[in-house]
Amino acid sequence: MILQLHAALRERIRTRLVELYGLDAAGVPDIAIQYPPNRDLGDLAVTVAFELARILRKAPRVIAQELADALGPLDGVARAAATPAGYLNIHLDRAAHLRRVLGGPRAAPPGGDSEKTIVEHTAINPNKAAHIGHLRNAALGDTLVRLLRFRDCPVETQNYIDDTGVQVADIIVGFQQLEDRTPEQIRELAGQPRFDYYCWDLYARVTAWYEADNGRLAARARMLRDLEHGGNANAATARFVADRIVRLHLATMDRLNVEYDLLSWEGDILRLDFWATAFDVLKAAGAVTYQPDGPQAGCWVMPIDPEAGADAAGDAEARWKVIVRSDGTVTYVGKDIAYQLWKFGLLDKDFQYGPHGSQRSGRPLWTTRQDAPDDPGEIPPAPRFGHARAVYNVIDTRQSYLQQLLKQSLAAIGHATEAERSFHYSYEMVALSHATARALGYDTSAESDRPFVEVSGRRGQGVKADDLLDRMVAAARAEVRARNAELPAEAADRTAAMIATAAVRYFMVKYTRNKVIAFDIDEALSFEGESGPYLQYAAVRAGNILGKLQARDGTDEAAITAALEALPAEALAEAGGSDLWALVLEASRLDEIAEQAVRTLELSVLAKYAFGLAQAFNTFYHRYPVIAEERRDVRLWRAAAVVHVRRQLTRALELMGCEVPARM
RNA sequence: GCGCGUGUAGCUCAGCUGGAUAGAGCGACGGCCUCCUAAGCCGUAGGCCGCAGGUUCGAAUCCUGCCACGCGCGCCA
Repeated sequence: MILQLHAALRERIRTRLVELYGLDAAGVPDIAIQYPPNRDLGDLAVTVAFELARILRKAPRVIAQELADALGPLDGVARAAATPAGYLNIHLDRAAHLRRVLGGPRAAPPGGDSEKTIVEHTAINPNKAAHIGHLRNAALGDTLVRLLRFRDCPVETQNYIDDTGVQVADIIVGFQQLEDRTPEQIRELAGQPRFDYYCWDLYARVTAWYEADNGRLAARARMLRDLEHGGNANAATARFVADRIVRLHLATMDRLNVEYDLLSWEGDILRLDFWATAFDVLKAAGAVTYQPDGPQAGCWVMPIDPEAGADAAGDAEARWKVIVRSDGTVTYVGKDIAYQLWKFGLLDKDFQYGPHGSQRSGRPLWTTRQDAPDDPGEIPPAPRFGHARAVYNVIDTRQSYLQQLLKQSLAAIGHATEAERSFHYSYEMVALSHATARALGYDTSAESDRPFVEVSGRRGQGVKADDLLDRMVAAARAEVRARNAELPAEAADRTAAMIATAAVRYFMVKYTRNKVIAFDIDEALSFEGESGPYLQYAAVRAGNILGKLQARDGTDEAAITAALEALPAEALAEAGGSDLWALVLEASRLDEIAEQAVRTLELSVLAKYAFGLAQAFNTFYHRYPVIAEERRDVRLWRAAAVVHVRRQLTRALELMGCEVPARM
């Protein structure tokens, strides 16, 4: 909405600078557009006069004044004014702006990324229930997906399933060694509800079992070999168990409005020999070399670029990363290289595909397979997966070093462009506040000097995602019932679910990504202040005003929009002056904020923006009545502002995966 | 040791590529429901922006050094 105006203004100023001062186009500095501290000063502020002062040897004030005089008429701009300090302040045509945003079609977003982008997120080990750390990953990943789509970029969302790793191996070892279960018994257990909770505890028991006797790790090694090799009973059981848990994870994510396009199974990458192909490429490019002797004898290794930032000082050996172990198995980095090559369409191999259940929105979910489906006639043709122009991997910051290696290896085999378009979307972990850790019964004495308590999934510590959601839904339901006694139970439950989702998602997105979240259960359960429900509440109130307006005399949004054309602009000043205008202008900035969020990968700016908009609306709501306003033109201008704010706030919430209930 | 990140109000955090009087939430204190939902609004108190230099017309923001804390540096993922 506002970006078009920014672009037109920049272009005009650039033109005038060339005309006024004889600058060549390349010599014009970037024209930064800011927002003055209050609307009476102006609506947009240009600081280019400061930049040019030195080059032109003129006072900023003089340059700003000359620009203001020469600017000329521009659609949407009422006037330009230079300040003594040297700012060039732009005042917009308020009435025209409101008429345009209400009546016009949605402005085409700038973006320009018309080619496919892949976003990989969630990627929870399928051996136990999801916890709050996974919620941060999914909330960030899904919001990124929605932001990219908002900018009209086609996005493919992938969820990587590590079904052949250590964690799944440990669970199967646990079933066999600790519980003496047959494959049939395991399958039966896996069909039970909350099977992921059962595995959560079992995993902790297995960890303790290993710790009691290191020799037991041999069982893990044997299991891991079975899983990687495939084609045996253990591998079949593991895939079954993993599939059950993945379905439970998907159900958890569904509660948060998170959906995917494709599940990518590591087992399929292995069995389809993606790695073998990638290995040939790496060898041919000389990116990996064989170590005949030394501590890494028998391994294929890759040199670590010092810029990857993790070479151990002094140790020459440690500057080489093992890709293929001396026993011939491939490390995680190797598998990831093969997968990343496939994402870009650079691997001369592909998966088989099949449908994997339905998702709430109707968006089809596909899964990779090793074999073609038995009866392909029943199945719609799979889309063309992979072949992306850019790839975002949403993984916490502890894997920065590995992601750097991944990028480096792409460059090393001659894919510099793809290396540039491989983005590690890193974020910090979720720990627990001391109060919450104590409430859960964890011993925090060892970490008493730290601001937070880090928990261990291996030891069965942490807050399960579904437990958190259950508590939030219960708390929200109590509130909804207290406020809306006449609401049927089913509607109250739906509303409570929407509120819980918004509370969780907003909580996970509001922090900047490189901040450790010290998760506090009481804080998360609070629906007041800077929270998802606060935003929903503002949108609900806006909806109520419009609903009542329509119920009273049939004035709906279309009628409001139509009426604006004939309304005198003077009445707009009486309707709320700069207060109303500040709200309207702020609401128009969503496209600019979305752009900034994607450019910087800092999604918290979206959360902060939406909160600020809700705050501004609530203030307006208390100060300026709409329904009760007797003057028709004033009432309609205010109603128009409400329509605009409600639309934009609803869109902002949608981008964060949050819905707006009818009542709350 | 090396690399990355963080240090802003009592607590939890914003502060975008340097720009107009350093903000928000929670907590504290004081107000506002015959008025579009009080999950709300208004007001008060509270800040050597870790420390020291430097660059600049201008620094919480950029550079250097130091201090504190976190994470990473596996033939784990």
